[in-house]
Amino acid sequence: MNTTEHPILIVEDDEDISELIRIQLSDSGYALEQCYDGNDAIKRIDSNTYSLILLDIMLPGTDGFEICKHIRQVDSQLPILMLTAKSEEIDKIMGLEFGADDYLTKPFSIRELTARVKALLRRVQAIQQSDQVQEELHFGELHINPEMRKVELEGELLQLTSKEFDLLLLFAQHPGRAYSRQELLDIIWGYQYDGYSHTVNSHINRLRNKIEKDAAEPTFIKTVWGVGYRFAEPNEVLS
Amino acid sequence: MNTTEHPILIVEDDEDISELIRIQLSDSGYALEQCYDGNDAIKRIDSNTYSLILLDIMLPGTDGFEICKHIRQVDSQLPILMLTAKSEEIDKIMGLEFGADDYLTKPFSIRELTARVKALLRRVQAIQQSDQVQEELHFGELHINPEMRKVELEGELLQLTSKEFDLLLLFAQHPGRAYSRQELLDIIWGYQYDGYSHTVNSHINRLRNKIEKDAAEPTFIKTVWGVGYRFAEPNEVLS
DNA sequence: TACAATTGTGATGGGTTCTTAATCAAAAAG
DNA sequence: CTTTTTGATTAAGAACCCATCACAATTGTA
Repeated sequence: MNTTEHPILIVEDDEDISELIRIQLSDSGYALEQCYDGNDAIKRIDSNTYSLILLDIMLPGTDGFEICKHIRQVDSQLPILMLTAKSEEIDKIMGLEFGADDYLTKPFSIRELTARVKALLRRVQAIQQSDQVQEELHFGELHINPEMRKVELEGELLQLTSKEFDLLLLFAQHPGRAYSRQELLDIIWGYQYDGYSHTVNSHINRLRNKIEKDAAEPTFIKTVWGVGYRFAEPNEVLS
Repeated sequence: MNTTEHPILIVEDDEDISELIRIQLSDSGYALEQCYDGNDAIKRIDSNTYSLILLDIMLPGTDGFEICKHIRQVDSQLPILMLTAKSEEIDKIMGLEFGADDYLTKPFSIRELTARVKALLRRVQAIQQSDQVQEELHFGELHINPEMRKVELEGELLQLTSKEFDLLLLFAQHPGRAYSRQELLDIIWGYQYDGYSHTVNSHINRLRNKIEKDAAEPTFIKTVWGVGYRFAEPNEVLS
């Protein structure tokens, strides 16, 4: 059953692969549209509304990277799932300079594809529901502006690094919810990131030194022993 | 709590390779099981629970493709990582008719193997987690919030340690079901945990002291003599 | 390239939690 | 009723976890 009424657009010049994807995804109840070259893709994207774009990189006409950039100029929300044959291209995609949301390396399994599509749609839907507008967040004297990526504490502008900001924003958008270090790594660093979970400690530590009056008695970012961290709930902060 | 600490099954007839994999993956902290022919593999898969199958294609008895198909008839979630010597076989695997999740061509680097295993396990876990809704649980005056990992009794916030919380959550999610101490160790502590089942007593004891009015006459966590413990069923609690 | 800023890793100390063992109490078995 | 088995309780040491700092590696930028 499909909860998003707009179709998924498959941009893939190999008709066999395109067909394979179409069959599988339509089995899962998604509406689909196919196109086979980059220029056609751009035309369609400009004149129609899609719920997700499945985008091959190697394409006749405009290539996947260009299409990706084009989409982001018009629509910052539309989820893009890139398909790529070469692992070298992954860095480019994930460097995010093109603004893709996720990627799959060919050959990929159909199960994986459907899982990613499902996950992406769900994620975007969740974002659209909860943070429809990226409103400024207020917790007592702490103000967070997601759009400008700025944080003020008692009127003072804080200099947060990008990881620090990402962490703070995630926490602040889900007050009270406990996150494990691994979850934080998956969410902020990306699930393919391979590093030590205690790296999170360092970032939390640095973040606390910037936003907490007394880092030993944190007001905003609480430690959940044996689990990870959570942001204080509004009533804990407002005082 | 780690719910995916079931062992990885290595299905590989070359004992040297199998051993190499076993050593490397056990270094990374995974529980492992080995088997050396296809028929044995199917028997094991049917009667045990695994977190992942490492599957060679060329096997005595039933070959890897058949095993793959067999698994997919029984379990559509269980991740399968195929090992193959010939690049021609890749098309078959990724032609997707068999439902493998990923593959490695021999010879492969051990680093790559562990990376793929880790990635697959994480991905599947993420999908399984996002599938389940984490609703707040209510039992009379006892409220359990899985997401925030918070427990309230008559409006009072309780300070539970992480093991205590995991135990309570497991019980509360399956009211009435009796768990042996060993089951609890397997589920909460993980399949590979090697400790005394006695340890569970201590935790239940401390947990009861926190959530029960009278620990000698527990309302929520009942003792099942000669077996273990169970959570009270709703009608026992609501009073 | 070199420099600065940011991020990741390693090491340490202190505190919390967990595990174990010992003992006592209660239930089942003989 | 006595013995045996199983569960509850307590306390202490072990193991683990977190905060912190220093430094290394990486990244961004001039």
